[in-house]
Amino acid sequence: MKKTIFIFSTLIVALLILFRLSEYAFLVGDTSIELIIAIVAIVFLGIGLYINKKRAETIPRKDGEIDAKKIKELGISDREYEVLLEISNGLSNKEIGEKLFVSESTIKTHVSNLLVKLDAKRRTQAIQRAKELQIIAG
Amino acid sequence: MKKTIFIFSTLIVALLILFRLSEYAFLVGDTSIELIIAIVAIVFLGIGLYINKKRAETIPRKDGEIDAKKIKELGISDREYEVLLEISNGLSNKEIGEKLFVSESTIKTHVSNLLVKLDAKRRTQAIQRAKELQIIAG
DNA sequence: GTTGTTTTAGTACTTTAGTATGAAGACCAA
DNA sequence: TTGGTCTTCATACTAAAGTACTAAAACAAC
Repeated sequence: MKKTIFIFSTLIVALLILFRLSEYAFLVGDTSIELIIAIVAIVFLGIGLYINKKRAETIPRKDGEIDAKKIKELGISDREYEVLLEISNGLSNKEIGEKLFVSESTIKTHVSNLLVKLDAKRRTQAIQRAKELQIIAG
Repeated sequence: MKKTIFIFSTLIVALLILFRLSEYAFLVGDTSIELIIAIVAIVFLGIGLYINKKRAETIPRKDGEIDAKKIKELGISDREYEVLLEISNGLSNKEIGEKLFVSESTIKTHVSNLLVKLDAKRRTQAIQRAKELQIIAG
C-alpha cells in the first residue's frame, strides 16, 4: 500500500510539473479547461479502479485468516512452514528442493518434522490438519 | 458495473456544470489551476479506490459450490469420486480400501485413473487440482 | 445377447515418501 | 564460550504410492 501511495504522489507531481512547464500552451490550446479536468478525473478514476482490482486479485481471501500464533505454538519453523505450503501446492520433495534451492534430503527432514508437529502420518493428512488448524489457506 | 459508470458520468458532468456556472470565479480565485487539477485527480482516484473496494466486499464469492457438471466432464466415475474425497481427507490407499470394503489394488487403480483425469502427477497435486476445478470442498 | 462402462482385483515393477540417525555450520542468547 | 535452535545434508532403510499391464464379473443400454 505504501508503494501505491508513492506511485500516485509521483504521478500527480509529474502532472503538475508538466502543466507548469508547458504553461498550458499546447495542452490547453483551443481545448477548454473543463475538458482537461474531466480527462484527469477519468484517468485517475481508472487508475484507482485498476489498482484496487489488482490488489483484490492478489489477496488470497481472508475467510481463512492464517493463524500465525498457532504456527508458533506448534513449533513450526519458518523453513518448515515454507515446505508445508509447497506440499499443499502438490509438489514432490524433489520439486520443493529445487524450488527452495536445497537438497531433497533436507526437504525430507523438514517433512518428517512437520508430520510429527502436525500429528500426521502422511503429507496428505498434514494438508488436512494444517487447514483444520487454520495455518494454511483453505 | 453499469451503475458505476452512470454514477461517474453524472459526477463528471456535475463537476463540469459547476465549473461553468461559477466561471471558475470562487474556485479558482487565488488558487492556481494546477492545484485544482491535482485535487480533482486525488478525489477521483479516491472514488475509484472506494468503489472497487465496495464491489470487492459485496462479491459473494462462490466458495463451496461443488461443480457436479465438471465431474462428469472429466469422466470421473462415482467410485473414483469417492476415492478422491478420501484422498483429500488424508487417507492412505490401504485405509481407503478398508473404508470402502475393497482391496488396496482396487484403490490404486482408481487413484491412477484419477491422476490421469485430473492431469496430476501425485495425489497431493490431485487435491489441489480438484479444488481449483471446484469439484471438492476447499 | 452383444456392446460398453464400471468396478473389482491381480502381478510385477519403478518411483516417491517417510523413518532413523548422525553430523556440521550458522546464529542467537545467556 | 557454551548451549540451544535452525538449517542443512547424508546414508540406509522400510513403507507407501504410482505405472503398466491383464482380466473378470456386474450391469445398463441398445
